[in-house]
Amino acid sequence: MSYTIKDVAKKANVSVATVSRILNNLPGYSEKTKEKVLEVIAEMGYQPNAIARGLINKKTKTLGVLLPAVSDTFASVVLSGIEDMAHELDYSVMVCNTDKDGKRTMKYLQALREKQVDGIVFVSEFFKEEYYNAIIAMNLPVVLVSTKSKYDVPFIKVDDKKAVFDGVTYLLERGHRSIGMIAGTKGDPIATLPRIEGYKRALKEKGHPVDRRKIAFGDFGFESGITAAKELLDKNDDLTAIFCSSDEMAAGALSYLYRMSIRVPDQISIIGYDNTKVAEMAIPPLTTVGQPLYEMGKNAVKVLLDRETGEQQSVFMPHQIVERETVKVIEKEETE
Amino acid sequence: MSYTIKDVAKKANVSVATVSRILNNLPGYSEKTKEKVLEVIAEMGYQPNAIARGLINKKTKTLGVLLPAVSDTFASVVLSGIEDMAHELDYSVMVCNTDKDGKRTMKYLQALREKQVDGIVFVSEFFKEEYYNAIIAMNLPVVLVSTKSKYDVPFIKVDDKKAVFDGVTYLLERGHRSIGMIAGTKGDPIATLPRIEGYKRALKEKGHPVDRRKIAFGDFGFESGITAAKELLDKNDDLTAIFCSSDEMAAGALSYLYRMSIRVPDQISIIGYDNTKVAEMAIPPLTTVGQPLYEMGKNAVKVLLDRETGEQQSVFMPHQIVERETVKVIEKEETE
DNA sequence: TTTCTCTACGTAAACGTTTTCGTAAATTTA
DNA sequence: TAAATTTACGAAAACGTTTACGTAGAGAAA
Repeated sequence: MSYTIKDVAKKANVSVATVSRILNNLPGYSEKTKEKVLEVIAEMGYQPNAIARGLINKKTKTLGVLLPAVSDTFASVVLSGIEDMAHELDYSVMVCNTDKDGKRTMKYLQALREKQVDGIVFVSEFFKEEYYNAIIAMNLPVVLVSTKSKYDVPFIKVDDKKAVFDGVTYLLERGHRSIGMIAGTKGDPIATLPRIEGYKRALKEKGHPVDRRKIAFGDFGFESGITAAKELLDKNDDLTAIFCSSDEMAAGALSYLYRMSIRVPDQISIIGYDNTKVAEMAIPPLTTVGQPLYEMGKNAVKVLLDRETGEQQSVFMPHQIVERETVKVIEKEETE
Repeated sequence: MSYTIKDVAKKANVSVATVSRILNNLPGYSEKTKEKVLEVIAEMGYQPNAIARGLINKKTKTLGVLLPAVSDTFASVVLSGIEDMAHELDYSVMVCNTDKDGKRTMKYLQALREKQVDGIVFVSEFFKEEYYNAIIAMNLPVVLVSTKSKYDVPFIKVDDKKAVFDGVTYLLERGHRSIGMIAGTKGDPIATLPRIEGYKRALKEKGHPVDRRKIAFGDFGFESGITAAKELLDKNDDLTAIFCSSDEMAAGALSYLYRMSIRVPDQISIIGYDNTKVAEMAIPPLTTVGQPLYEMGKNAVKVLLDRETGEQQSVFMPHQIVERETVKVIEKEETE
């Protein structure tokens, strides 16, 4: 098998304690023995066993990440940020595909606990009470990304309400008056309601009426964007723009419009949300209100790990409208 | 802190050995004590410490996955398959974003070794000698997904040569005669050369000449699809179809054609490779030769874990042309 | 020189399990 | 009933580290 610290100690004629001290560079040995030991280690190719270390240190240097689906564009870039920062800080990450399934999530939570992870980041899903209880029961730091909860759990997200407010204001400023919205899952208090709120607020602020027939609901996925776009177009014949709550749904809308031979942005403008790769690859390239997904992932592990010491707080990340080619300027309004 | 097996033992008036036996259901206790112990466990909410278990069992029930980028559509669905199967078999997975960086990959390999993972799956990247050496040095099972190597390491992949052969044959059978190809990274012996081989073979088989000006190289990414498409169109004015070595590059080509106001598939047909979500979301929906990415991931962990016992072999996965709307039938050829 | 303080280690316990070995009691067999 | 076997446990070692504690010797301070 592999060599252990004992083998190293023996070969270097020192005790395991000394080897351990050298490995962790604690004081307590001469320069000479250090060199000797290091030499032996290199020679044998010894590598410490992190499991044994974890047992005694009660730290595994690994994080658990729970997300609805790793193959989801949105989640996967968050994951990417998480992974990068974790790597930077010498942590490993275990991924868990919850499939939005409560049972499955609980199983993962249990597995993560048994494997003694040092922290958990929970991405983009609704954070159920059940999860919260499980996590505080295991007394682990958690941080939420792109979601939040009524419990006092730090989160990293953009201010959705403000973000869609800005998005539809952007449309209004360009002369759009009849603006539809494809929202997310109906009734979702985290991912849908605030966005609708932002949409309404923007309209009201400029003195435009809110018409509920101009709001359709999807599930953030491509297919739902298609059907929601259809629904919107069927119910309204004066729409000049549609705000979509995810880039994927925007892509769905684009797809539907293409099928209907409705030109974008000439006949209808589309604006997405997220700024994932799908926005970039869309035809035409999708104007969208971007979230700093990667940064959010990085940030999440930063606050997660800082929490081990002083409690760090939730952070609202900045959003930004990235202009591409799906919104038409009907009439440019003065903006200060 | 958390309860340990000792706490359980004490409270149940048995020894830790008995508790352990019950937990692992080994024989050696009466039904009565079993009930009692289980009751105590439930009551205390005891959960075994997998780290301690790992130390003694020399099994951690976790796998390492190395991939170029988790945010890559391709890799992320493979990962999704890996994760699902791992979960099914009660394994956890640690993800490692190699960024295609050799140094970084080696660091991950070391971390995985220290953390005593039970196996490694290596996705889609070129498997360097250095990696191979490190992995056999740590004497761990590996399996490659969507890549292979000159060493005797099991792999899961489709037969690229055959797959693109079928793809361009598909084009030929529909009357296309001047077919361009956007290949992957120039010179890549795994991901590019066999595909070019397949392309050439298909042309030759039907008696068509191979013209090197009809081959452009990219890097599998969207942007490179744009530039490669431009290159192809600039160099050839008779192209009726382009075979792309990845869906993303196909999306890039689509994007370029859109910009040039060249209609797809009316003026030029496009066929992609992979059948990721981007094919589905493309405008128009992309015809592509699909790889069973998710299944490949699942399969990978199956053979990885089977290897622990009898050596299981590499497997070639089936590919399949999924027809959508980017190839035009110029003239239907008889096909038996 | 004596005492004190470091330095440079080594010994052994501890972390939370699993598992080997041993054994008393229960059960079966003779 | 006696012997043999089986059942139902418990004690303790082991996994590979870290770390508290102890100590011999070197050097400093007195």
